[in-house]
Amino acid sequence: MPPEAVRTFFSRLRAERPEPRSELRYRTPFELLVAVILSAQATDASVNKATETLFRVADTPEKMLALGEEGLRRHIRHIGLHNSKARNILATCRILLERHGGEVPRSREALEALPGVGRKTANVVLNVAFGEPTIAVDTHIFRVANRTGLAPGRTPREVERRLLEVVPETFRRHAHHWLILHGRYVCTARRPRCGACPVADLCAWEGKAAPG
DNA sequence: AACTCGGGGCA
DNA sequence: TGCCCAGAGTT
Repeated sequence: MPPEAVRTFFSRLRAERPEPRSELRYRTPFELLVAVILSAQATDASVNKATETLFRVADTPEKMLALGEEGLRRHIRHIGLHNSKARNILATCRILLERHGGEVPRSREALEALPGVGRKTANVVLNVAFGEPTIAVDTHIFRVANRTGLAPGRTPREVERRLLEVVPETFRRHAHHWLILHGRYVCTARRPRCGACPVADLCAWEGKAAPG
């Protein structure tokens, strides 16, 4: 997609959803980190419900460890993959205390070394908590980037690399948020709402004229 | 690259 | 009822 079209693309996405990022609800990097670990393959509504009560009880690594695996599972039982997530969160808390003074580390390498934290989660924390212009490629962004022709790639890493090349600096910080919301509400996996899409005229998807 | 974890949402 | 979801770890 030509640079001028890319600029128009993000201008329209920003106008479509100007509200602040949902991650800003979290008060500390630690709360954000735990919430993003929980959000893997889960809906944000189920994560919001769990963290609302969980963080009233345990908003630090120390309190989370004091809660214990059983106590933690009680809060996140309604979230998918909760067994491994409970285990990973507590293991991460131990590492935060042992190696990072109880704080969330600011480097990608240290973040990705935490149990339950992969590239996507690390990118979200780096962007939202520490203000770095990363783009976290999840399934939504992977689909939108490929379908529209904005930044096509065979793997998430390739899509991320091409997004970092193509997204103008002024849109970089919030690009992943707009792309995710667009993928969730408009450019959906099953039946994309191309009739309501603000960037349909810039989109390369051949099926965009399909009925429905 | 393929497989597993997993309850909830949605058609 | 069947399929997908704001992924990560293991093999």
